[in-house]
Amino acid sequence: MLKISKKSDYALMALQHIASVQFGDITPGRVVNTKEIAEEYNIPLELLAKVLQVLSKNGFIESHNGPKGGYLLARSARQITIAQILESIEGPLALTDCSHEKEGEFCMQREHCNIRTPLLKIQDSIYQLLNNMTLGDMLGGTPLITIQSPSTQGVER
Amino acid sequence: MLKISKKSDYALMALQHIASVQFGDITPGRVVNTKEIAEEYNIPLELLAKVLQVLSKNGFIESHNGPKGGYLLARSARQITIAQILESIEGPLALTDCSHEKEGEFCMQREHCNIRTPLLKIQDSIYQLLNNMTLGDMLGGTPLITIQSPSTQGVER
DNA sequence: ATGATCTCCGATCTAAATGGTCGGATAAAG
DNA sequence: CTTTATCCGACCATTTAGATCGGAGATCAT
Repeated sequence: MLKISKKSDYALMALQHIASVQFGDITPGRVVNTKEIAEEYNIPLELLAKVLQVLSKNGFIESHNGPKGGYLLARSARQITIAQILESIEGPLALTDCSHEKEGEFCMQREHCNIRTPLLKIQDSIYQLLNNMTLGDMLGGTPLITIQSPSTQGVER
Repeated sequence: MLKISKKSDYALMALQHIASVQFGDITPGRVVNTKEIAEEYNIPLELLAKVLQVLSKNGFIESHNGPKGGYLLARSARQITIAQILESIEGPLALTDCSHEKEGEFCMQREHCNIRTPLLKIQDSIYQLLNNMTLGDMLGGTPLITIQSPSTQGVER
């Protein structure tokens, strides 16, 4: 349950890879192309390409066309949160259909629904979790995930 | 993204309803049957029936056959966590396929996978979240969800 | 300029999961 | 022994995820 899609998996791997190449010691600033990532992680090329297009359209990476082309991180790895990445691929976080109900949609259970409020709270907490971890945190054997709270600093790993 | 299934929705509603009837002021200890719940919340009867069967098989509720039959909470609402309910309907919490990899399964990305560890951490945190909220918490306008962590006590939202 | 190598974009296919349905077996109350 | 309920398993339809294909438009090296 609560599985994220393969596309999201691929997006995370690709971004992590691009970031690590770009800010790594070996070839800093190097452009990374789709094929390289696909081969490294055994991801179907075309599917990965589509994922990267979305990421580029959403401003996470910038694309450079032509030979020697490829992708480059568009902003700092510390400014990209897991929540942002996942939402850009899979749409807004929503445990239940009614959490972002648009006009015209209708929830048959709504009138007597007894679980909406608590579920929204949980959803909120999950969002915080995902939005407090950045791509930067995923690089290296770095610090890592914490629960956001004024009173909790650096609960590591 | 991260949506829970309708079945889970129904399970939560049903359990909340059963619990609130059973421990409510009006008719404490009353048995609740499937049709009552289905009508109250506009849930397809047969589908709800199947969900309740699973919940009963998993020890959340006990079934009483025959006319005047129905369901009854099998243990205290405070001892039933949201995580338990969801897992009993949708299977174990797993952000990614590789989190509970069995023998014979194989992850093509595994050898160079760079996101497994951080994702497992997130998954863990989500699990804590879901496992710290009980059915009892969902009744009434009660206290509510906290983040479990040795160093974090009562971060309320 | 021309071909090679890329990104870009849209249409399409397949398989699996999900939501929902049906029919009948079994058990208990009246 | 009929009614009312749970139980159980098979089944179908729709949606979504995952993957594929074909080609158009940049860009760079030669």
